Amino acid sequence: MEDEVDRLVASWRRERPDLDVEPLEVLSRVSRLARHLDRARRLAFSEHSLEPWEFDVLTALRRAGSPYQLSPGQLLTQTLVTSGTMTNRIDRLAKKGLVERLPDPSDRRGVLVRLTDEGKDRADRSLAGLLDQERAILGELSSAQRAELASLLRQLTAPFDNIPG
Amino acid sequence: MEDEVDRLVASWRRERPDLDVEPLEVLSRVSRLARHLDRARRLAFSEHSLEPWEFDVLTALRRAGSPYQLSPGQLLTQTLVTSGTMTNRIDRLAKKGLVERLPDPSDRRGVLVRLTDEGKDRADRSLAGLLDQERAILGELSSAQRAELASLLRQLTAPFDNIPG
DNA sequence: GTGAAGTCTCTTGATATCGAGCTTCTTGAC
DNA sequence: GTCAAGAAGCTCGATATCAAGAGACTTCAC
Repeated sequence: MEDEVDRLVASWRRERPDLDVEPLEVLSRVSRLARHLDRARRLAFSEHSLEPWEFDVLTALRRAGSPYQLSPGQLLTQTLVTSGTMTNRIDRLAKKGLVERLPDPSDRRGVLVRLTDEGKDRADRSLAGLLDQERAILGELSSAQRAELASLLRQLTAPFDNIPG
Repeated sequence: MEDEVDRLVASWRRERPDLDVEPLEVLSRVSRLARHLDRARRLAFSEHSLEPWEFDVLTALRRAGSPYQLSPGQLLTQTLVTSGTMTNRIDRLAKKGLVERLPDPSDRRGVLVRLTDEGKDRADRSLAGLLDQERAILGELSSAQRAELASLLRQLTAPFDNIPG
């Protein structure tokens, strides 16, 4: 089946036959799919009264394992946002009672952000909802195809994730 | 090579062994790669004094072919933003002299957005820069792998692009 | 023709994000 | 010890985005 990127590439080949636009076949699809996913995630989370950014922070803490706490700096690297944004996010999550700020006993500049019991519950429940949603989207692909796709994507993400960028 | 999603998935398997988190192998990589791409694109466009959103609008018009004009509604579907955002973008591009608004002769509710000569030049030059950048990122993959990846991604994007969503 | 429903673009108000700079504290050379 | 350099998190101003709704116009059934 054709998609929007097929149409996009065909347009460029007509308008700029001198250029090799083959890279767009992969990377424009990645960008567009990500935007569609953002919308789908927003919808899925709204059933749990969570915003996508809230999910990102809560699940980062949940994944850390007991006692479910990380520094703001560690949260930055996992969520790819700036420090000002993270301060704001922690403020709002704390106001909702989903996380709490504690002083870092080993560094008085530092802070630890800890999940509350309710925060942990919300993280667990919304993760299950997200996975259901994602399974529906991936239903187009066989299990082998999903593995192949994951492997190819890993080759593209690894340089970004391993070289400080 | 390992990437951040491998670590993410491993954390979930440790914390929530009861859940099947395999969908994240694909879709979390798509989301994270898209964020990395946004940053890389921003850098590439800054050499041409363009923002990513300006590139998106200008090239949509460029691809339309002579006389390089589309309605705001057509631009919406190509760029996946809301109508308020598009109004704002057209305003700013018009102020910079890269596009101009014309009344639609066949529908008095409507407007046509047309690329100026300078807008067309900027679109053409920045596209070449983007393709160079993207080729560098895709250098990790063989030609056959890129084709395979594009095909798998198409299967995921096609439902979004063809069912009104 | 007329009215209801739909379409297209723009306006408005709220909000999340970024970038740059600041304050407090830690580290390491001397 | 002391001081400079660096790191951690926060504040602030500017900006782009979205959601919801308004206004103008078109379409279609009757």
